Amino acid sequence: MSQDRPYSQTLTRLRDAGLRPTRQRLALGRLLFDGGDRHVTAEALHEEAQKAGVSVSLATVYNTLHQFTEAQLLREVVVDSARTYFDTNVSDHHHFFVENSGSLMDIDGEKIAVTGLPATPDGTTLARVDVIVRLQGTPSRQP
Amino acid sequence: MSQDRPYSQTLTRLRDAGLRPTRQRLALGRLLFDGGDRHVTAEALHEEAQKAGVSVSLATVYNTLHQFTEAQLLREVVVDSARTYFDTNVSDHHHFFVENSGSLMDIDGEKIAVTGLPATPDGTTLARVDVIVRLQGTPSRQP
DNA sequence: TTCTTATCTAGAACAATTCTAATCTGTTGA
DNA sequence: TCAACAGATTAGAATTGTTCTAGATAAGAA
Repeated sequence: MSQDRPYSQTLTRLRDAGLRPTRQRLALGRLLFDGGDRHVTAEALHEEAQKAGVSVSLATVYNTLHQFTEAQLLREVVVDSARTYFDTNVSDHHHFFVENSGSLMDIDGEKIAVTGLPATPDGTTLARVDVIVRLQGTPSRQP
Repeated sequence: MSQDRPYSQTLTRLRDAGLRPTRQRLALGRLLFDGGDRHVTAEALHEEAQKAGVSVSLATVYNTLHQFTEAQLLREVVVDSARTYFDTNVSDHHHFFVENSGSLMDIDGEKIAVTGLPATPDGTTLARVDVIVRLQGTPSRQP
């Protein structure tokens, strides 16, 4: 059951992160964390909230996504210069990115190994190693 | 001398790519390809051109960077959701990215090995594997 | 030359994101 | 319980990087 994130846990997570559990944060938190790992854009989450009958402004969605990211509840994924993705999976892992559709998929961090990394340049410290496997979605085939 | 890109070669490269060697393209091409490998943003290249006394509009800089990229004279590097970088090194390689300063450095492609990549998902083909080593620039130390 | 087109340009338009100033709401402590 | 404050939310304006547009210009062919 360790993968489940029970309903009420969103409240606890916000409190632990020092974030006031407001109506909006709770609603967005549930959309994000109930259910499995997700990759969302601000725009998409905003739409999803509307559809779920939760009224939050786009500005709040942006604020919340950034606050969650600071609190390590989310991770930002940079794969596309047009939009920013946020990932609910904050464990060590990498990504497939399908360029034409814009869809993201996780790759387990333990599966991939990156060897031969040079030392970090002087005056810098390593923050993270990102591996992005870029894919071309092939047009639907008829066998 | 195989690393040099003699002055007149820019002309040849444009011709080979099927691009008319206009004044603007030649000027930008020289800024980009004379000298070593470079990472530029549109904005930065535009400024550089102005300073070099070449008058090109920002729109032309964008057009040219994209045309060069299509012609494989440049490569686009996605590391920062705020701006797009273009890399004059089009051979197989990866990047260091210093997050606070926004500077990019090449990592030889032969040095790094990525192992354990899962098979590409159904209906997709592999386009490229990008490794981005994100660094934190440490504030200047006084020893 | 002259003609045909590709190219260039300034500025408008656009999309994603951030900012602003006013309003609202959680929380705290009397 | 309630007042009061700090923090959160909001609509809309502002900003930023990039693309589009329509008219002016220049490269290459005849």
